[in-house]
Amino acid sequence: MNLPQASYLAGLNPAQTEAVETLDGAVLMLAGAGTGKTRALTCRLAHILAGHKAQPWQVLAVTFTNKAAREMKERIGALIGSVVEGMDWLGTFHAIGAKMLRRHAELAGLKSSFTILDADDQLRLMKQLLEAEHVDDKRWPARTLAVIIDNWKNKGLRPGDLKASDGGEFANGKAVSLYRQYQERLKELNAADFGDLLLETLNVLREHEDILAEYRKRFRYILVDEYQDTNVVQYLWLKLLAGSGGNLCVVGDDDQSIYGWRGAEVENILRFERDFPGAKVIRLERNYRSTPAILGAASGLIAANQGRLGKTLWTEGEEGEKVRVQGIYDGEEEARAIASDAEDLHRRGHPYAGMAILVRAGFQMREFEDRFIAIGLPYRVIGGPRFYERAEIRDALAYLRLIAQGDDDLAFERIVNKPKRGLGDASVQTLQTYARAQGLPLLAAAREIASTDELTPKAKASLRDLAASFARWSEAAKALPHPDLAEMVLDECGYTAMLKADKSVEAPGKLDNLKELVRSMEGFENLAAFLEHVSLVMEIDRNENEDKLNLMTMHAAKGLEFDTVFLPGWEEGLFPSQRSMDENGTKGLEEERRLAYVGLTRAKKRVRIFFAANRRVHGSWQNALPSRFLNELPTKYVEAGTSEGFAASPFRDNTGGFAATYGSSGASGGYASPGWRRAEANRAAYARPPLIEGKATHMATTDLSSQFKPGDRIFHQKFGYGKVRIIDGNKLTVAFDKAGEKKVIDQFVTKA
DNA sequence: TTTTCAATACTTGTC
DNA sequence: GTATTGAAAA
Repeated sequence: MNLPQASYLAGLNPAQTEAVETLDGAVLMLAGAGTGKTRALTCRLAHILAGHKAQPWQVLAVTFTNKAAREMKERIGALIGSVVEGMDWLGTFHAIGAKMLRRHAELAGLKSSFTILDADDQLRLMKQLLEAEHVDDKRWPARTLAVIIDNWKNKGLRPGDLKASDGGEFANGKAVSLYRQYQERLKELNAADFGDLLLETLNVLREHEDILAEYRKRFRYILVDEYQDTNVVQYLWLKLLAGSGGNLCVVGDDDQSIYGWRGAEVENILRFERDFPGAKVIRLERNYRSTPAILGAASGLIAANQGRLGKTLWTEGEEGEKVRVQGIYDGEEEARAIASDAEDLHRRGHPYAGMAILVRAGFQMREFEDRFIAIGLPYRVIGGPRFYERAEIRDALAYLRLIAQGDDDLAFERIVNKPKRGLGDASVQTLQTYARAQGLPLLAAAREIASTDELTPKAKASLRDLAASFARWSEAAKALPHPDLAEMVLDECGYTAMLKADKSVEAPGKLDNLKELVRSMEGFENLAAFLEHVSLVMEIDRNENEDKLNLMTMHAAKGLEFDTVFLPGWEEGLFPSQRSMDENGTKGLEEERRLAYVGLTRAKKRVRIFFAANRRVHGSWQNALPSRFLNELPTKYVEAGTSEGFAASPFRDNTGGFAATYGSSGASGGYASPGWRRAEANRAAYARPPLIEGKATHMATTDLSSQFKPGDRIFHQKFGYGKVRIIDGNKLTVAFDKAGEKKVIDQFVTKA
């Protein structure tokens, strides 16, 4: 394909061109927000393939999300056509890990047909282990163990790599032993969890030089997107595959690293030049997305962070609308203000689909949804509960899994009594004991136990019926197309009947979801292919072309862009999140700041930030202070919004006049007068209790006389939840869930 | 075994 | 404030 100076290179700026053409050796593409990263990346791949530097199956291209993988495939396809279909190794870390692990499963003690467990299965398994070890799951919940083990796996640590004491307090020091048992159980079940897809694969590569050599030879070019989000295993895995002389190109932006809490190590990108000596660093600094005002505000904010690689983003064009910052009275008014702003813009010809509300945490979405439903504003929530995670979908999948793999005990446990068949804990327990004694999978054991006297006649009959049904379905699976099979199974097992009889509001939606599931099966060759897809791709395509206002978390917004971005809830404690700062100190704060940066840089034309003076936290009202991030926005790019509700509120400010600057100036005038400001300042000084460690915390709005008694459950902004032990005047001794026993002043505490 | 009520927790969330 | 979860009652 000798294109006349390859058409896809046209229109790239110099930095992008360099990123596309520098094919050999290690390359770090530092791509700021909106700098045409995806474009450069897809062009690079097109360049490799069109120039016959490598065959499509000799390129390893890794992304974090399925969406990113899909997009990349589409865009390369658009550039070079169907050659992209040969790119067998384009996908998420987990999809590629799964593919490798299936090839070498026996080296990891698995069969290549192993099942991939999701978080639900994982948790159920751990609960069983904890029970067997007589661990009090009140004190040491399975969830916590799952997090501990996941973290180990993210760091590339197997049970053998740990000291017995590494588990800390958990279950009186049994964590490492539980990890070992968990891994053993997985092998017995012929299953792997998500962490294993990477960790086990890494170990295969580490321990088998011939296999590693084969992959190294195969992958002539390696490309990694969102490198700032890689964790330790992913890093080790890439380093191994790339070797010292590999053509490894990583793309990322240290300023957009927002997944530290789930194991991502920004250090990976900061360290890249040292890891791969002679690496070429290419900076993409020209921003094509945002106006200078937005970019200026975002750059000013992120400059407050330490230890950045540093980029200077620039953009052309008119400065554009300033970032509007607006204080309002409470969360309800915030929803009202944003809804009417959105309607206003819509009336002036801006589609809803070009607007997004980006919140810090999921619970903030509720008041927006309430408002939108009340006024009939069309909206969509992005990144909500995942389709395949819905209970009814997982139930249906469990039936299908069991048909495909009769020994999938976790699937069996899930559906034995769904719909209700009169098989409660007691019966299942008996069955399990029997199965273990006979060395049988649960389904086979169900068939056999019917001829013993172990159970009540009713339970036996139920189990016999169930086993017979599965035998019938497995037989039918051979002849029937799998979507038809799924429909038949759901009808015959009584699941659809159960939902039809269910009078709750959710039931019809669940039935729709099941229909959608059956429909989505049509695109797959067979049941096994479908199930593999489901376990790796936790989403299905939804029509995204309707004109609806977008509502999502800032995390979910990464990689997206909108004309207008609304950023509600910029208050100390909420954003930056108190918990993040408490648990990770400055590191946590800096990650919050990067999150703010991500939020701001999603906007193309306008940004509107809101903060409320009062907000309900866990049911009780809290007085809130404007976020410190507001003070970090360069004033030249910011303007104050107006709001009656806010101006009328007794807002107290102690962040250096922020409320006076932004909260009540503008057209409504009056309240911005020096006299009013002084009066407010005095009132604030008078009413405010002394600050702990000079740090602004939320104040309890309830009256000052101690209203607590020993045993009360309370909430403290800094220490979290706890129980009151002793009361001494206004001083409380509180046993906090996480922070231990502390003496605190009652004004900093609210009833939980 | 199933239903009901009280206790409990409560960022972010890919695969 | 509320969704989920676990233990007691029907």
